[in-house]
Amino acid sequence: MFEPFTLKDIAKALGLSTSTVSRALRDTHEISPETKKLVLDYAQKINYRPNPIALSLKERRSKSIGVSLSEVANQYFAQVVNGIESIAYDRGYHVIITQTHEFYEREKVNIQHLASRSVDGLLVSLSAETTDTSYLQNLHQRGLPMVFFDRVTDQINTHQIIANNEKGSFEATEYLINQGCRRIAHLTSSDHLSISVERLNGYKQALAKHNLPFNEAYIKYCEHGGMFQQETEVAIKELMNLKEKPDGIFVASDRLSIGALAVFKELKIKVPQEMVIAGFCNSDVLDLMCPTLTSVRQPAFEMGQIATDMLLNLIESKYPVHDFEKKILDTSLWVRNS
Amino acid sequence: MFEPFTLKDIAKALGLSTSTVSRALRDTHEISPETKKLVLDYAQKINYRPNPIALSLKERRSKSIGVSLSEVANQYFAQVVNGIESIAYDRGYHVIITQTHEFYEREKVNIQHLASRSVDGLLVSLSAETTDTSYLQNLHQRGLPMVFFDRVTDQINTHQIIANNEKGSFEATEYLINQGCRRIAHLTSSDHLSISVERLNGYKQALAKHNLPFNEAYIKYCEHGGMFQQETEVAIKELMNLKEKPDGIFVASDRLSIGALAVFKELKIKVPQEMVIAGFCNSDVLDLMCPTLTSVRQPAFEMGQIATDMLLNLIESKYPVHDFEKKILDTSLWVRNS
DNA sequence: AATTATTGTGCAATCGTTCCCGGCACAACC
DNA sequence: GGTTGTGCCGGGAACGATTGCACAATAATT
Repeated sequence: MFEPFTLKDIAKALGLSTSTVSRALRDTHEISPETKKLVLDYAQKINYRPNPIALSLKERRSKSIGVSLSEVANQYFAQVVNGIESIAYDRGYHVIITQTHEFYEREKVNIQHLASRSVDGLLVSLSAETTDTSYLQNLHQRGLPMVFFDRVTDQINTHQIIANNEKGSFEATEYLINQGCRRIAHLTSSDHLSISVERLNGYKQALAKHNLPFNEAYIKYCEHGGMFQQETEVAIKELMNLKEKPDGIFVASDRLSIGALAVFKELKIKVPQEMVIAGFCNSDVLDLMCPTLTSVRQPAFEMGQIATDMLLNLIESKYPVHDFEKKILDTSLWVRNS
Repeated sequence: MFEPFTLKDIAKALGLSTSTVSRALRDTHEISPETKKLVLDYAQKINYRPNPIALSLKERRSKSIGVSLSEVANQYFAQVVNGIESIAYDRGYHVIITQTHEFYEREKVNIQHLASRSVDGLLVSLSAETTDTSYLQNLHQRGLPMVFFDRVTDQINTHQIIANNEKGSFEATEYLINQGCRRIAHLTSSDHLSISVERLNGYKQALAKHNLPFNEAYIKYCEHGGMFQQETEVAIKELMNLKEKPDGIFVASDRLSIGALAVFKELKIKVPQEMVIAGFCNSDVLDLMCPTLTSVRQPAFEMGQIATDMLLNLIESKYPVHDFEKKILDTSLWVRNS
């Protein structure tokens, strides 16, 4: 059995009380230098570490934060996680990552598990399936600090951090227009996600600016964000079966971009000759391998950092916070059409 | 403040003792049906959840396992994590993922943090930098269950699960030979990783079988597994500056494959006309985008599942386990040379 | 020399839960 | 009627760490 050393072990070994040992290890000025040295040396020798669980119980906080996101295999989220860890780590917090794989049920179970006292706060990016956030509202009402990133909700009054999805989408769509595309489709995730709404808006604005008609038939939603390749396949095939086939497509995420490229390949549709693609994408690999995909890059690492900083400030705030912020970070357009 | 309900709250509300409430919620046969119903109903009403931290302290286990790997942005590891979660989740365990980014110091800090009583066991894939495993040996000696996967060490006597790296490498190298390559280079991670040794062996065996000479100059190690693109760049450029340039290259990992492709692109070396590539790769994207990369696929998801199953069995075993297993799973060769 | 500070240390309560032990009723037995 | 049994419940210790309070011994003060 794995039994780490405790204060009691040290106390017994040195013939002291646990309180003396405890104080020797921190208070320092209440304890005689000799005793202090004795304790510190011994603790060093046996490599003593305070039991974080006992501390959590006592302090009523766990010094850990929970993260809920769709999947770490997604480059965007992997980069966000790195940002989260970089800050949490520095400030002495553990990070517990949970994946929803875009399922509402999974998200709910994960978050409730995290919340039942094992984390001090939550970083949440909603799943594609989620429409009911009442369980989150419940936790928030009861005082669990949370910050939303990427896929946010206005039903809960707290900090939010997102990319400038409208502007990013506008630029990507305008790029397609400038490339000569006139029938631009939009492949996106489920329609109740905040990012989908915002990205659709940017797309519409670009069309409007250039006097192009908005065609509902060109908008294709994937309820599970392309988690099932079949979703993407059906969507693309429907687009390609239209009388007026699109000549460009604005894709709303990493996963959908990958999925769409796969379908175009299968259909032997040449990119970018027959179809120009632009989309949100943070994948280095895709970027490297596909020189024809103009991409909207989100500052993922930075988003993770800022979200974590906001959350930890909420957690460590001595007074209840009522003033919440919605932070919007600019994207950048990486034009690739060689 | 976020203050979940406790047993005491229920006891006070119903005029009972905490012990009675506790028993009503589990023991069940020592408590009268009426009291039981009363308690259960009330607990349901306020959505009571036992405090996992208090439980952990009492039970001296946390029902969570720690994972140490290089980075989740790597598709192989992302798939392993999914496998780990699928099993841990079913058996009621939390999963805490930590990333080393191939740094020894980071690995050590992460694992010691996990070990200081907050996890019941460890799943470890060593970082590229790690040579000294004494801190792990220390934990293992003191009884912390651990299972190694992918990058293992024989210095600690416990379960291991790996892919059949030798066979996979042999097949990939032989594939290159069959494609007509005669000067086959090998780009790999740091030389002290178990996978590097095994993969080099498979490579050598294939050369030997086909009576090709082994040339030390064709072997290039990247001490940080290609975490810094510069490593890969230097390695490839050195290879291409040799008098007898290689005509094929066997690459040992996802990240190195991506890195290498980027360098070949930069150098305007055509793949596969001037350079045939084969390598270990679990990236769907790379696979999709690069139709010329023949890849050795590892059963990553399954590896995660098996490792977790082994670990949980160790953790839950009533008797000390001395009989350890080294499980080797077959890889599969995905030939792509269109 | 007696009183008051000062210093160093131990006791005990606390966090939320479980579980051993013991106690109170009431019924059944000799 | 006294003993034993049984069903139901409360008291209290334990898990490991921190911390207010008490108290001893020594030093400083009048």
